[in-house]
Amino acid sequence: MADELSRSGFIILLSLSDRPRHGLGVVEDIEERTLGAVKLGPGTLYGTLKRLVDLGLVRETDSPPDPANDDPRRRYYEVTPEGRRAVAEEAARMRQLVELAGAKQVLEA
Amino acid sequence: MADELSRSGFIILLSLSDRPRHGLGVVEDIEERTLGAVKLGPGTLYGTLKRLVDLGLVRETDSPPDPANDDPRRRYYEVTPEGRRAVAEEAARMRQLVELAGAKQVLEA
DNA sequence: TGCCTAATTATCGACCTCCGATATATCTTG
DNA sequence: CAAGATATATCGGAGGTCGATAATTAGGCA
Repeated sequence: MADELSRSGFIILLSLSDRPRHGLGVVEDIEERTLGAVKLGPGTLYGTLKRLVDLGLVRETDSPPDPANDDPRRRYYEVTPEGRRAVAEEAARMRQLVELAGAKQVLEA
Repeated sequence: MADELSRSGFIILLSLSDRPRHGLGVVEDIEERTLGAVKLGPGTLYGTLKRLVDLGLVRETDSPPDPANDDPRRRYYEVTPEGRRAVAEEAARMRQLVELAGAKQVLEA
């Protein structure tokens, strides 16, 4: 995952791109916004999150964004500048594949 | 890769979606049409191709589509109906992620 | 023809990724 | 306080990735 993001890495980075979230918050966000089409299990979630931190694409943030309705067990993460670059590149690559799928009439409807 | 396609599986299936191609033809097709942003090495190519055949998503076809300008060493592959279904599902899932990236303003430009 | 180069398919092995099962701790609610 | 929900975390087997390498054969050219 040096210059290409793994699928789960991309998904997590994507979820964190609009605001910091905690682990399970990422899973909920993705499941809601893809209507259940994309899911993440806990093993994938925490393992990938750790890898993203090690790679410098994500960092833990100490400021819980929602003081009311919080849970001290939660650990919040945010995207670093490097992470922004990586997710933008991957999204662009992915968009090309989706466009190619359109050109090859792969997408029904 | 039971119900989700691996990245390389998706790419190969996508490339074969408009017409049968041989191994290296797939690599060329993808590299040209994504402007070099997506690449496949030989290990990934033949390993994944074999897996796709085992899964019934791709089959070898005996009819070389281009009788002139052919090379008898080439082995041509085509997508099966199951393969079409799988690639359409994956493309739809991917499109949702790209749209989500758009909504989160991840795509520059 | 014989030789060289390029094209093509194929395999191997080390490393990376995925992800359900499971564990542990803590919060919330009755 | 007890029960159930929420949250983080780890482990290990299964599977995927991919460059290096090999083997084969086509095609061009002297």
